[in-house]
Amino acid sequence: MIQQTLIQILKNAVSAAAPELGLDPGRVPDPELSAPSRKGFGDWSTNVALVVAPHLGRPPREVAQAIAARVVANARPITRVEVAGPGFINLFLGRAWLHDVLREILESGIGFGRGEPRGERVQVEYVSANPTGPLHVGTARNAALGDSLANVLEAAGFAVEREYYFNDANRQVRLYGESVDARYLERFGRPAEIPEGGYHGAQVTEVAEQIAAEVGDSLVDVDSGVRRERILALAVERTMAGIRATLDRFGVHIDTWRSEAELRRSGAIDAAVAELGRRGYTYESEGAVFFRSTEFGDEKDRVLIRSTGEPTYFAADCAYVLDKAGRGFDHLIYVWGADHHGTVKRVMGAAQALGVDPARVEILIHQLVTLYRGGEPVRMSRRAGDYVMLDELLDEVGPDAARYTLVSRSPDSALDFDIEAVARQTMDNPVYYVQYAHARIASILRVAGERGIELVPWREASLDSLQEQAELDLLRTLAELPEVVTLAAAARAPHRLPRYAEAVAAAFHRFYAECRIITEDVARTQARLWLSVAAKQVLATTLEVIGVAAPESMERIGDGDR
RNA sequence: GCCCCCGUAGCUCAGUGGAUAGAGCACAGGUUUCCUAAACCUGGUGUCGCAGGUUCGAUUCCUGCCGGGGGCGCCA
Repeated sequence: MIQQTLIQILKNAVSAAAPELGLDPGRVPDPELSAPSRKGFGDWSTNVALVVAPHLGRPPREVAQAIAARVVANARPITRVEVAGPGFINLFLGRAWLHDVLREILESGIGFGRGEPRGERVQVEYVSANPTGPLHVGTARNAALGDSLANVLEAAGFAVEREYYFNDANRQVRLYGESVDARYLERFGRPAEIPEGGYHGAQVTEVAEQIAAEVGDSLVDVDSGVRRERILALAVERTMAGIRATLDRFGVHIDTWRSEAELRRSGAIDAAVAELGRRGYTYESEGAVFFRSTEFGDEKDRVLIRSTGEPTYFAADCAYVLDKAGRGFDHLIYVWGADHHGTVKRVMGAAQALGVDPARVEILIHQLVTLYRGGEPVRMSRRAGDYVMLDELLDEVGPDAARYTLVSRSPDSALDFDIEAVARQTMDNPVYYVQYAHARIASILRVAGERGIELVPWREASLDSLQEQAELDLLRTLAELPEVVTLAAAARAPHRLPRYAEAVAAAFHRFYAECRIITEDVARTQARLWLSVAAKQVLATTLEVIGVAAPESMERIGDGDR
């Protein structure tokens, strides 16, 4: 890749200039390359002189001059070097490097932009909604962010495992089970009541109906304790199946499912609590067992075992972090909504207390989503079971628009999601702009085929004939995919991909408007078709990471969607 | 009260300590005998919330304040 070549050249130049500058040759930093913010600043630039100058006590421009002088001497792809501004070194390249980028893209195929396997394993844990009802929109951002993060890490060369953890053995889910139980009994004309604090939503009735359809009235007359256990198990199973189906629609495919019940059954929870005790991080008070989370910056110590003997969710969290750590991942990434930020300190503390290297554990917090419809906030009441389900959202706006919108914003920003605006198939929706570019290319390639134009192998095509500004700009944009992926992965910032996708789409549309692709000029047609193929592939890769479809064709507005 | 996030163009938002801070939308005008006009081109606006500090250099890092959102239970 050109970047590596340039960095090496710069590094050599800095080393060569080191004696003159009084720079310790052992302390030559790796120069960083950046794409200049404006034209006229060359094809690539570096601030290495600005970084080094303070240590030398010399004016940055002088340092830059010294380095730049060495660059000219030994560089082949570079046609011109310039020192500019406070001390930037701008590199001007011959256009050939862009044609080489095109060759690289075509050579690498779908591998372009994807980093070499780096032998590091990452677990990303997300969604993790408890089986007390179907997924609602509150979870949607978590699912979209977590999944795209997993995708981008994978693209950057990490070995990624997607995990979903759920609490199916605690008080809340038991209440849910009892609510379903009540509906089940009612279904067969038995008197029953939803317990206090239970669930009243229509979904509860639905699950009860499903269970009734499956087992009939066979459970009505069995012992209530046994019945509740059976109903609870069936309800969890049913609910999780529903969640899985919704995630599937949303393009989220989980590799591993971990549950609190498993942790309990295996004794992992007791073991974790005992381990904390052995390490001196617990104490008893008023019949409950507490974890000394204040030693890790938490506001107060947290209960592990209630005075009733029941472990808390937090106790399960402790077992779970040990469980994760024991599976050999280099990075454990939790994706949580801002409503959980209060638990960060205690979980990080527990990890540390249990001997898990805190550097391996990352908790990525995203801000919450406020739902609007036509500018009006959509009020949701949890108690009445009155919230918008993810399935309904997908029915209304479609999975692609939903995912694209949710991934587009930085996790740190609260997100206003207006159902009407997102459902609208207009330019309010960059997702269609990007998908259209992909579909447009597919269409062009189809037309070329229909007209009997066969693509010659790209090695035989005169790619160097691409010299129009729009062609060069598009190539330049395509060349950025690898660093976009690398940076997005490193910063855990998948929202950079939609931005990039828009830039690629824009560059292609401009190229399309300015350069007719299929013409009488056979050689030029071949070159432009190959450029289009490369653009299509970069778009497809980017869209895949975002988690939306790359359509081969799109119908006109008003002719229905996708 | 304590904790977290945000405050950048009329709106929605980008912006790994660097050069003259960027996109889209909205608004106005223009472009199609031709590969998808869901497109393209041309128009312009910023006390980067305020005040200090660190730095050769701050929208970016630190502190305080103001404004908005969210979280703080032997609930999840």
